[in-house]
Amino acid sequence: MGRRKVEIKRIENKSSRQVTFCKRRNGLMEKARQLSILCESSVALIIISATGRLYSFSSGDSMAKILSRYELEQADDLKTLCLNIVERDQHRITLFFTVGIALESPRRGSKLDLEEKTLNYLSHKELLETIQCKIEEAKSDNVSIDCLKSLEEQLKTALSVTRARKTELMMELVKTHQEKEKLLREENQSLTNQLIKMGKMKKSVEAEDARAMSPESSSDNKPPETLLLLK
Amino acid sequence: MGRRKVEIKRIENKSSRQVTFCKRRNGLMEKARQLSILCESSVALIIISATGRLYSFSSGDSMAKILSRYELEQADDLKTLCLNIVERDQHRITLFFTVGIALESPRRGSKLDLEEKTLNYLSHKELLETIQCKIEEAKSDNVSIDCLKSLEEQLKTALSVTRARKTELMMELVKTHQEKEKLLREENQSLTNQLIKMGKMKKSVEAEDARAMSPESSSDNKPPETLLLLK
DNA sequence: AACTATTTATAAGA
DNA sequence: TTCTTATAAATAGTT
Repeated sequence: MGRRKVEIKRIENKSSRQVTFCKRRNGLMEKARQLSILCESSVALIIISATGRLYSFSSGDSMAKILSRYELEQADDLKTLCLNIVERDQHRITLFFTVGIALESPRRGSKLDLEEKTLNYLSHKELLETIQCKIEEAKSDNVSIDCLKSLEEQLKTALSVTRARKTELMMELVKTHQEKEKLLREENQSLTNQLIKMGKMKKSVEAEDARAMSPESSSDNKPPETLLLLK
Repeated sequence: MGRRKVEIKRIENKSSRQVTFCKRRNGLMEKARQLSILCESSVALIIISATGRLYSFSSGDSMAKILSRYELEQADDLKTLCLNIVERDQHRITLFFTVGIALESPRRGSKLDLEEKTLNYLSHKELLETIQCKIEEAKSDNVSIDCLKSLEEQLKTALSVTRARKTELMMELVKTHQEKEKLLREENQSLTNQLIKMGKMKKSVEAEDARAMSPESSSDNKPPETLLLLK
C-alpha cells in the first residue's frame, strides 16, 4: 500500500528502514489497539527496534497478566511440574533446573554492563547454569568455606526465584478458573430461568408439545437431569 | 477498509465480532511478521480472544527473550526487582506458616505409634507448635550450637512440608475448578439444547406464548443474551 | 513531517 | 463457512 509493492525482506537502505520502522510500528500498535477494542480481546505487543529501543502496547488487561497467561500456556504440563517439585528436598533442587529451563525464564539482563552483572542480576536460566558450574567445582575436594557459602547463597536465590515464579503462575491459573466458573454459573442460572419460564408456558399447550418435541426431551417441568451433576 | 467505515468500539453482534476477530487477528499477525523482517526488529505479539484462546507470534528472537527484555525495561532498577522477588518470597514463607495452621494440615499420624512419630511424621500443626517452643528457647541467650542446629533442621522440615502442602492444595484447587468447569459446560450445553428445542416448539404455538410469557422473556428464537458471557 | 499514488486490509454481501 | 468486491486505511516513495 504505497507507491509500489515491496517485497517482504530486510530493507537495505538504513534511513528508509528506519522510516518504515516508525510508520509500520505505529500502524501495528494502532491495529493492536483496534483489535482489542472491537473484539474485546487482550492484546500484548512488544517491539524492539534494531537499535534496541523498546515499544509496547497492551490492552486493558495489564501486560503482566497477558504475559503470565502466555507463559502458563507454554508450560506443557504444569501438573507434572508441580508434583515433581513436591518431592524431597534434594530431588527438588534437581527438578527446579528442568522447570526453570522449560519455562525459559525471563529477566535476562542486557543493558547492564558486566561489572554490575552480579548473580542477583542474572536471568533464572543463567543463574541455574552458574550454579551447575559451581556444583561441578564443589565436587573437587579442596574448596573454601567461602566458596561453599557463596554456592549456598546462589542455591537459595535460585530456589526463591523459582518458587516465587511457580506460585505466581499457579495463582494466575486458579484465578482464571475462578473467573471462568463464575461466568458459567451465571450463564447456567440464566438458562435455567429461561427453561423454567418456557416450561410453565409449555404446560398450557401440552397437546402441541406431544407432537413437536423429540423423544428424549419428553421430561416435564422439573429441572433438567444434568443439573444433578452440579454442586 | 471495508464497505463502510467502522467506529472503533466493541462490536455488539457476536458473530460479526468473531469474524472480525479472526480477520484482524490474522492481519495483525501478518503485519507483525512483516515489520520484524523489513526492519529487522524483534516483535512479540500475544492475543487472547474473549473466549480465552491464545494466539501468539514472535519474530526470530525467541518469545522468551523478548519478554524478558520487556520485563527488564519495566523494572526501573533491576536490583529492586530481584530483591522484591526474594522479599515477596520471604513474605510468602511467613504466610506459609499462617496457611499451614489455618489449613489444619494433613499427615496427622494415626496408625503410627509414638515410637515412630519422629519429626517427619508429625502433623503440620504439631510441627509448627514444636518449632514455636524451640524459637522461644532460642530467644534466651545461652543455647548451644547443637540446639540451634536442631532448630534449623526443624525449620527446614517445616518449610518443606508446608511448601509441599501448599502446592498440593493449589493443585487440588486447580483440579477442582477444572472439573467444575467441565460439569458447568456440559450442563450449559444441555440447557442450551433444551432451550433450542423448546424455542422451536414455541414457534408453533406463538399465540399461546403471548399470553403465557412474562414481559422480559419476550425474546425470539435466538440464543439467550447471557450466552455472550460464555466463551 | 506532509503529501499522494498505490497497495493492502477488511466490512458487508453472496 | 468461504469467497467476492467495494471501499477504507496504510504506507512507499516523493517533496
